[in-house]
Amino acid sequence: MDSKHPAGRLPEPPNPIADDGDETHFCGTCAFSSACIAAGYNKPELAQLQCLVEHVGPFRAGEHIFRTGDPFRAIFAVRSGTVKTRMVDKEGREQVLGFYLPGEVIGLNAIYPEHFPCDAVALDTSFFCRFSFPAMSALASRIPAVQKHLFRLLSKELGSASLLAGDHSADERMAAFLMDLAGRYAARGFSATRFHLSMSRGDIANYLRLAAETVSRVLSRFRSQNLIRIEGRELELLNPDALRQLGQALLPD
Amino acid sequence: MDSKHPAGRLPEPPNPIADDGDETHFCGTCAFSSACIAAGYNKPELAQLQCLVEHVGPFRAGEHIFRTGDPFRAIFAVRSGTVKTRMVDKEGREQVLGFYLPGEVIGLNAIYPEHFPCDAVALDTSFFCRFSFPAMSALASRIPAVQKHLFRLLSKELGSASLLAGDHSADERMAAFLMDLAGRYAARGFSATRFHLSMSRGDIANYLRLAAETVSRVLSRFRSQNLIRIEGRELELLNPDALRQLGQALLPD
DNA sequence: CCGGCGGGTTGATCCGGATCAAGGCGGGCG
DNA sequence: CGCCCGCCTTGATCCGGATCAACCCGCCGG
Repeated sequence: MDSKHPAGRLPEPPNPIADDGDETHFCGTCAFSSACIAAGYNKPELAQLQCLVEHVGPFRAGEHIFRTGDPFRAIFAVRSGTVKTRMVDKEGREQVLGFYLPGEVIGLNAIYPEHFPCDAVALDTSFFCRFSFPAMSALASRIPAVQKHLFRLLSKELGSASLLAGDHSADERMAAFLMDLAGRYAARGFSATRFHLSMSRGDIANYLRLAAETVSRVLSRFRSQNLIRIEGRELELLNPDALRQLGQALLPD
Repeated sequence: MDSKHPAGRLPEPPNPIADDGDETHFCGTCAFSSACIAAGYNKPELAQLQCLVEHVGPFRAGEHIFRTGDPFRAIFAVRSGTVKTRMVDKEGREQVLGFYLPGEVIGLNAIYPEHFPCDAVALDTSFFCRFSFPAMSALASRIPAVQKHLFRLLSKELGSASLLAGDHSADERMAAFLMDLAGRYAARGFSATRFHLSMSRGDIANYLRLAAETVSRVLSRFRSQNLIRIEGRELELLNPDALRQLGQALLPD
């Protein structure tokens, strides 16, 4: 299940995606890019970066990257695929905390408790960069740019957590959700108007605190209003401006 | 309004609380305690700590500690009093993001955007320790314990932000809110069963995504069930176990 | 002294979205 | 092939909490 992986990056064992020739482009769009560049690309600290980062994967849909209660040792940057984080209370009810796209980082909320407070589950076949946190901290102490980068990552996640605060209508929440995804895809160099929803309607509903039926209805209504085109999980935003307008109370700025 | 304050701490100008003889006890319970201790109490880096931290206040109820859009230069630890943070959207609707008690830290969500993304408003007469963030970062680079402490603070706040995610009944949310406050007061050395609610019913309602009337009704019901005693804003928890039970779906563990 | 006002409580009514129910579609497997 | 199962959609009904409304209380200013 949790596939172990040789640490070095030189031979790069059977790994169809992590190695598909777009390495530099990926690193250029990853949330860690400036940290990696500061740490490794110029100076001869490259060697340390290599023992710091480890490529792991693949994880297939439904597999856990980490589980609630696992001891915290590393954070993960998504290289490809999609992840949901979720908490499960003792009655077995699930609460989806967030979705993470390529270039984004999971595990930051485990620093304080020193154990992961939630599960991370792959929604797609996914690959990751695994950053040993002790090594990362040590590096941050010596390279201010890395430290600054970590602070910013943490702070950024704080900001997005307060996005879904507030009581808003189902339409507002759905519109904001779609525009948020669009913005995040755009930030990583993907299309902002056509993308695949890796998560089920049920996951979206849970994340937005709605019923799955409501998600379905709202999407149908958006379609009938020509705001979107949607077939299964393939989505096209036909009127991003109108959607942004709808979700403005939830969106940054 | 935003009272300027001489930076040194030697003469300590008219400032009835920051200087009331309980300095060491306060610092012992503050969220920064280990950072301050690591930074200053042993080594002769005390001098740097002094230029790092500045006592500010008083702010009276309704005054702003910072405002949305202010450039980010410092974070603040509450010395005494209570603060709410809130966002106001362009239609003028307020969203309360959190309440901060003595010993807790505000402003962390401003690191990434480099401008405060929300207002901080005093609910009581309040005093603060103001920590220059550039100085703090520099110190963190040299003292790993300080860096670790900052990472933990950020990560902790991430965890509490996901507390109010999830859709739960008004009763669950209110019970969890009261037990959360109780736990935080206890962590700072105050009574966990009797305390003052510095915020209005409207602020509580807004924070919990309820109507003020609902908050009032739920509190009345809790009183009639002998879960609490409440007169105005003075609160006593008569049956903390039952309240914890009620709010368990929202509470850590 | 009075009047206004913000905050709090309580009752009556309404509505958005949850829940219940039924059926469609597609993919994996015996 | 045919069945089952997970996911999705759509319709009907129900309910928790929002909203509207009335009133109380304490405080402040004139």
